[in-house]
Amino acid sequence: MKKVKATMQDIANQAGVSKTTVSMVLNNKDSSISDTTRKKILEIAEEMNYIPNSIARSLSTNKSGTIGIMVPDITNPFFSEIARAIEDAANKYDYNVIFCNLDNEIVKEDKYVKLLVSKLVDGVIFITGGNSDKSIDILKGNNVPFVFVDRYVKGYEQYYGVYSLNKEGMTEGIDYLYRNNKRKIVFVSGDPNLGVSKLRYEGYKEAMEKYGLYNEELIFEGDFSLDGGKKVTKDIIEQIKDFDAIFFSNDLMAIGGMKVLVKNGYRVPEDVGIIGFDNIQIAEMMEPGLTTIGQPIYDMGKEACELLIGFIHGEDNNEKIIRFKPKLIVRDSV
Amino acid sequence: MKKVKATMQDIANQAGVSKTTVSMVLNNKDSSISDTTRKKILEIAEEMNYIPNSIARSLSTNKSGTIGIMVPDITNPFFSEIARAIEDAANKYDYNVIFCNLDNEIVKEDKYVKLLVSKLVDGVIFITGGNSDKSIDILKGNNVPFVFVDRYVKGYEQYYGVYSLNKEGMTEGIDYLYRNNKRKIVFVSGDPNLGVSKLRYEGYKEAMEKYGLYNEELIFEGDFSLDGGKKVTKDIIEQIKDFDAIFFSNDLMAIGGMKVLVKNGYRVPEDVGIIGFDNIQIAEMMEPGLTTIGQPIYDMGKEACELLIGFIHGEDNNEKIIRFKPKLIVRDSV
DNA sequence: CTGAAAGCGCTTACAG
DNA sequence: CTGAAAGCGCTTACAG
Repeated sequence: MKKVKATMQDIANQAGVSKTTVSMVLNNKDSSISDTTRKKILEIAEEMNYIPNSIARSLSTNKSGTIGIMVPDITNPFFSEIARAIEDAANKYDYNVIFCNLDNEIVKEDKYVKLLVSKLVDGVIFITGGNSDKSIDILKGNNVPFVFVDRYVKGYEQYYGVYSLNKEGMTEGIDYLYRNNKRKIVFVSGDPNLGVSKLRYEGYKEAMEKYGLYNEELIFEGDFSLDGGKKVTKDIIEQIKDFDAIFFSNDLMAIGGMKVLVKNGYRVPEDVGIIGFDNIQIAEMMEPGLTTIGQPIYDMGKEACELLIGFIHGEDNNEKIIRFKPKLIVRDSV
Repeated sequence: MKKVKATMQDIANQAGVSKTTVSMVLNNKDSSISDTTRKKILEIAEEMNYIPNSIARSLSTNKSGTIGIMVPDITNPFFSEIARAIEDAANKYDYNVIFCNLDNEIVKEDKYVKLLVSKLVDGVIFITGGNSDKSIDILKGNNVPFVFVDRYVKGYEQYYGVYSLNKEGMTEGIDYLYRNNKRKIVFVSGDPNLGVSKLRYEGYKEAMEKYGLYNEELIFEGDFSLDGGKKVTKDIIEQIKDFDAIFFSNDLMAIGGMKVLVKNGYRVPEDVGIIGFDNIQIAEMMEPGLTTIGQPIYDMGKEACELLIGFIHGEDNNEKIIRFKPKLIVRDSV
């Protein structure tokens, strides 16, 4: 009882024309087709609930109308917010998006990249910052365009990408902390293999040195997650007794850290001021509200997608690199 | 300077065999192929960095190896956690997933469904609970399998799906509140068009009646978001002065609500106890930690995906409906 | 204004 | 053990 999907041929038969003609009117390349023919075809297509087989279309055009996005973990609000923005923009141009969770595992990345080129994706967006050289070679070898978001990939700093001005963000944060009489400012770096981590660290260092406050013992390292934040904060309160603020490299860590702090009797912000980075939606909901260096997350995703699509369409006149200026969002945690 | 992608024909030429043979060995249907031939083909494929064109494959097999997931908004942690689980499971079986943000807009749903069938997705997972009749008709008309997660769709309660035992969860929550001497328990329902909302409401009502505590004036309505929670909570504190607990239909609303409460001088849990529903990751990080009715979110997504894939593979012996029992997670908000 | 034909890169039933 | 051929459903250059 399988209802077979209608094809252009079916429509053509019904209408008494060739499938060439059907194809032309259904794709609006019908400047030369007579109105009666066009109308008839459109009616029949409608009536048959015709849905084009875009796989067949892809095979002949070599375009799939889908893009891939590589994220460490869609569960991380920063990435889901970017993914959302990308999907919105993609949808606007009638693209679909396939998402891939990498968990920073190179084997997954490798597998996914191949899957994506095998599916003829028209482009891919990397929000990973890892060691993607091999993936990138594969993409290049198969002529699939890609752009980076948020996280630099070593050796590709000049490639298509959208980023934040990380250093500027850090100095804004440190300045603010300084103005609030914080002097012993611990810094929690993210994964040291990531370009962003290095940049944020450098921003911290320069700003602290400006005030003559830099001290290596104040530097810690965690991974960009709730658990990473918890773990590193436990280390901090064990190892140094004397600090009055912590600058976390992202909000998730800051949130995890705040929890550990209050559990251990610290008052935020009275005993210790907290700053995060990103301004994910939930930051505002914390108690106290998390002060943070806000990135325009949605816009970054959106721009990345539009950059990619422009690239796909061969618009070579665009800016290749877009940089956003992060902005201090003052709430109650310092 | 376009490097052309290698095809099976290229390999065949190089190896001096037919592409039939190449196809067979590359797909492990090579029981009958001689070892030397197989080895040669494999070597050449490797050397050419051959990546199969799965679009071409799809066109002849009528399978795409991708599934679609429909969510209201990937930015909502509940959905991103489910999406993550689905993607993990899909990946295990070598499927990709395309995600679609519906925002409860029927036009988006309509557009996406067509896009998905046009791309020959092998199945779709709905986490929407809306009025999807039209979409479902399209899917059925094109023989694409689908399963529901978390949210019932009217008229399809007996269809493939994975759900929570919502009523049981509610009574567990009410019992707990009662044991903690809460008597004036406000209930915040979600979108009334959703099956889950109705079920949670009914669970609340029955449990409250059991204690002789039910009172219509305690019922409010919001949408399942941070903002929904804030807005409804403002209404609550304006309209009723006398309440000692609020049971929110999901965590996001509860989190938004807690923020409003503390801003207005209420102490949680001393003045008002709060319970949420879902147990999203962030619930634990709140201050106070959010007590909630936990759903096994990850497992629900995973099971849904496996159900779908089993369905796709024609395994008809499986359970069609899976129900999980939610569990009270006690933290500090009541 | 319209159509025949080739082609996209696979899979698969069949023949030998 | 291997291959020729048809077919999947489109697009598109070309012819008329």
